[in-house]
Amino acid sequence: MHQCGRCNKLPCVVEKRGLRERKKQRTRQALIEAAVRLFEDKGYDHVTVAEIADAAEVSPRTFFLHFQAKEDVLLANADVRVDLALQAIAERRAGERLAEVLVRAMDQMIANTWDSDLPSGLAALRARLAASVPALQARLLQRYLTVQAELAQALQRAFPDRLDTITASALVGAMVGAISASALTALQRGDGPDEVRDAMRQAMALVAQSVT
Amino acid sequence: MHQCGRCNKLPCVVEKRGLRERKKQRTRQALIEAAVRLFEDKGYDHVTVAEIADAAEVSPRTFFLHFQAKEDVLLANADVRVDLALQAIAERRAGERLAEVLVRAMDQMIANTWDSDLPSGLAALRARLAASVPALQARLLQRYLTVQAELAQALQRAFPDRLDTITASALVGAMVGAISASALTALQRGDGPDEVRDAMRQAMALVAQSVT
DNA sequence: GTGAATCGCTACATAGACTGCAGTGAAATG
DNA sequence: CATTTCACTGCAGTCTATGTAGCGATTCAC
Repeated sequence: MHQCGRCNKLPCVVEKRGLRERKKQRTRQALIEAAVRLFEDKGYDHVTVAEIADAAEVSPRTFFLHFQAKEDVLLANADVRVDLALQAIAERRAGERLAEVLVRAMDQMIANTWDSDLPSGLAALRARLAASVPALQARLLQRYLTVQAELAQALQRAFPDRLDTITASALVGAMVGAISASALTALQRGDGPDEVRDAMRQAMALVAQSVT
Repeated sequence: MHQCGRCNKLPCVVEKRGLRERKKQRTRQALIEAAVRLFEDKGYDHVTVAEIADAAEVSPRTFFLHFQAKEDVLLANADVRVDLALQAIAERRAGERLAEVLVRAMDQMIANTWDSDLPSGLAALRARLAASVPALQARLLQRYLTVQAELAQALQRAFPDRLDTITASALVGAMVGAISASALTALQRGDGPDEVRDAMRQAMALVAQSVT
């Protein structure tokens, strides 16, 4: 397996290692696009995995060879963002303060979300659905949790003498929690993309204060 | 429906409003106890709802008349804690500062968790399972999210001139996020109950700094 | 009290997410 | 060309969760 997005360092370039691999990516993309289109048309709950597979012209069984669960088709490219943040932490510049590193990492993720998923409308759809579909919300939160653990670990490695394990996770948890909560509030208030992003930045700044 | 725990004000007393109601509570309790016992024996994933219902000597259908989902049988009495925290915020004493109110509310919840669920062993089991079973983790986080919204709203009402909607949710999100993350880290590290509680308090104090 | 309404529970049927298994055929390997 | 790999298929099966109809014990109204 070992798909892109998770491979060791930089965001992988195109890398088409063979016809078979390319075909696999094509069906994966077809599944994602079919799912997004159907979700927009009929709503998340009223779309079955069988329908998605049908629209992508593959067997229903194939869907679950690409995604662990129905929800995951919407969180497909999230891993890239995590790598960005981890990289941002690992690349701590000389003399950079704790708060600065953390802010830079979070800013990376926020910015990347807007750059990569906004044009396709994926970010908007995902945000809308995550705010309204409980199953998706749960899965998204779960993802955040594992991401938090990775970020906390990286942060502690970057500041080994300053942070213990608990403080590191508390710090990252506060950041992610504040940003998610404010984003969700803004979304449910009906804010547009720019306002949502501003809300996230505002939350980030608030927490950053506590790390002086 | 309108079960206890959510009724308007104080933590409901015993209140046995009739034979029918008492019978209902008995089956509910039977389901919870059967579930806890089975989970301890065989592990969450290896216990089916049908088994739980069987052990409680009710129909499988009945389980879902008492709990929305399999996970909810473990989060049965969580609502009471929310009311405590909301009450703590609403009862803001004259001249009490923002940080103090928030800390008091969170402390309420942490303390109540240890006081009410520990004796029954439920807290320990739930903590252990929440740290290891993804489905349960997700459901728990989701609960926290709706709680956050309520807390944020209450907080904003208590400090209308000091907080806007976004800041309030960011603040509460940071608190809950930090406490959850540190608790989970401590749990997964194998810490005992007291150490977990200390980790939660430490996280709380960290975030409280940012509200000066 | 007695009939009527309520409601917790049951049995049955069904949808839909997800998994294990035994293939098949095309692509990679050498 | 022979062999191996592997994405994909089809199918049977498990489990969560829900809709429906009906039974029977409590509760209510008169």
